[in-house]
Amino acid sequence: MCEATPAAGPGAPDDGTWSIGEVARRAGVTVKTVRFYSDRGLLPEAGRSTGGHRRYGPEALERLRRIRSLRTLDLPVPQVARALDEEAALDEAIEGRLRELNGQLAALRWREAALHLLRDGTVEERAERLALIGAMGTPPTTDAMAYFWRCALPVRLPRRIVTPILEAAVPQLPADPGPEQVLTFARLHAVVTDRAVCTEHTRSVSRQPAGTGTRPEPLFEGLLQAYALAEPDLRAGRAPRAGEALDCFVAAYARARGTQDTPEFRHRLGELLRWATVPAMERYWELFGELAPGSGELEPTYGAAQEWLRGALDAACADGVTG
Amino acid sequence: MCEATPAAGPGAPDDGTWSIGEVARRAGVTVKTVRFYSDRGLLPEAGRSTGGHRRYGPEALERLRRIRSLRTLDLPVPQVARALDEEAALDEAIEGRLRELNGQLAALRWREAALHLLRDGTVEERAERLALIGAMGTPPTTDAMAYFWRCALPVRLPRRIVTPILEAAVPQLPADPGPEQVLTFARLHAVVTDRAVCTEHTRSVSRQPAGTGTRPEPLFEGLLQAYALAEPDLRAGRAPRAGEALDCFVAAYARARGTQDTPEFRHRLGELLRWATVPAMERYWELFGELAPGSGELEPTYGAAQEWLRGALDAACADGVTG
DNA sequence: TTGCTCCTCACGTCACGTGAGGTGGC
DNA sequence: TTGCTCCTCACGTCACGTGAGGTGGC
Repeated sequence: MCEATPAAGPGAPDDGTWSIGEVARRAGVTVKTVRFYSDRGLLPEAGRSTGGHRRYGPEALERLRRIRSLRTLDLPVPQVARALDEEAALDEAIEGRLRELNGQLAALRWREAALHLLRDGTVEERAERLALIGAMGTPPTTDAMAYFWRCALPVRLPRRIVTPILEAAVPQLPADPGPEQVLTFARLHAVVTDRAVCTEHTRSVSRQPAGTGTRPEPLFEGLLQAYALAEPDLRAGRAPRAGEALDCFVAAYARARGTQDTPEFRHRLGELLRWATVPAMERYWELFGELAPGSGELEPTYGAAQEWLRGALDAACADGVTG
Repeated sequence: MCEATPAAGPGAPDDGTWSIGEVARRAGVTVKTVRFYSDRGLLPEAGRSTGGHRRYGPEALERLRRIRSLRTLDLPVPQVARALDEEAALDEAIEGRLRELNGQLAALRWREAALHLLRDGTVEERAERLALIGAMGTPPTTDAMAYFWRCALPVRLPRRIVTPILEAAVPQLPADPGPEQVLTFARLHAVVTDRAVCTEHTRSVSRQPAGTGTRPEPLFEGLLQAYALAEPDLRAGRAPRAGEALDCFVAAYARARGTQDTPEFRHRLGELLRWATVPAMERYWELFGELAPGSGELEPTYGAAQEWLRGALDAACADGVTG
């Protein structure tokens, strides 16, 4: 192989070394690049000629090729330097780069979808969408939604209860969103970062009929149970109606208030819940549903469950049924 | 909206303007960033205070938000500057960014697959794969393959013939390759950039039985026809056999040589083709097949067609069939 | 007076590329 | 001698961030 050992030819005065231009040519890089690696210590010179010209041996060519290979993978130069000599450093660098790439890919996909959204809108839509997207960022996170719910929930609620609530109430971040999903997510983000909505929502969730001074734990525990019990009815698309779910729902509020489930209490509770309704939250759950991976309506949300149970309570009160 | 108009509050001496810190806070950016946009002329100051402090009006906040929105899409600052005032510039910028993104996404996907390939190999495999990937680049192009074929084909062949050959002989670049596809493509790249292979291949294709001095056009035209005629047999998996395709194949060579299709000629042609075989090209077509989007073997390649026809010629000669 | 904000340079980031101005070797 | 390669600074890229050293306004 004329490639592997420097012999005759340009820049090779037969001492087994190459000039910088020669190695550069063989590796397919510029002289400047070789100089750069040499100065950084990645590529040792075999020596200098009398005129101060760098000379490189055949190992240097191999090493230069390895450097370039690692650089095609976009490892930063200092990491390349370490990976050249330590196998373990290469392992680490590869793992690290893979993790980085995941984030970068997600970011580019979000940006692409966002750009499509802008391109395919009218001039007015475009302005509005640009504002929504800008406020959200690309790629976004679900932090704003998590914050929104954490704020709304009472402070002293234990993890055991907070975690499932956040899991169910904070949407999944679409990994490869379409333009419509970007728009939906951006709108959700806007709802959740609206000061007024946040205040109202917090009032509605935390200060709800439970009243002040009560321990919030039993209430939310009971609500989660009631939502779970209502799920089959929701999935089946059945109209709100009395039953175990409603009983559990009312019992949770009653227990939190330190009282009993009576027709009188149900009536008052119905009133309170009507007052506690936050219009923006209807929008929240609607958008949340649109983001869901399936056909959207299949997975019942907490929002839907709460609405269904409120409806069931109203229906039960109207019928005079005490349960 | 306390957001929209500067009134009382920190940094607002009631003249309808905000301090740099105030706009920065409201837009969620650092003071340095605001200063940067101001210095670049993207964000006009409403004026300066006696002490030289910048003051900004409410339009500036809106503009700053627009700048940030456009920057989340990763438009470079000069493009943002233009897009702020001209709707057409925004259009252009969006289109341009989308085109760029496509390339970036492809690059990242190739890199990701390449990294997986490296991670999941043994230490020796890793070294070899790194060299292959590095030589190819991520993302690669099909340029090397196209060059390989262009070199091999006679110079004066018209486009009408070169184009279909390149289309069929140069593989498609996988847009979202898996690790195995990266490896296959890298190997193909290595075959095609090997000097020795390239020389042999060129000799085999161009200097083939046609001899020197003949016009290459009829030969290649005839070969393309023969390949097309052989396609049904190849698809059906039938063994090489005499027929219209073989006749066309032989006729192409005969015409190029200015002679006739005789048993004698067929015999000599068989010999010549045996000699003209390039082992590395078997590898080429094998790898090519692995890259194909379908199940790999469905779309017959030129390589397979040439082999099939050579087989048919041999079989015909052995049988003493003249066609 | 203290603390906070604001000012203007000027330099760093990352992996080289691009000159400038000069020299070595055929 | 010409033409090519090589040398060493030094600066540019991109969108800011980070000090340094000093000042304005409550």
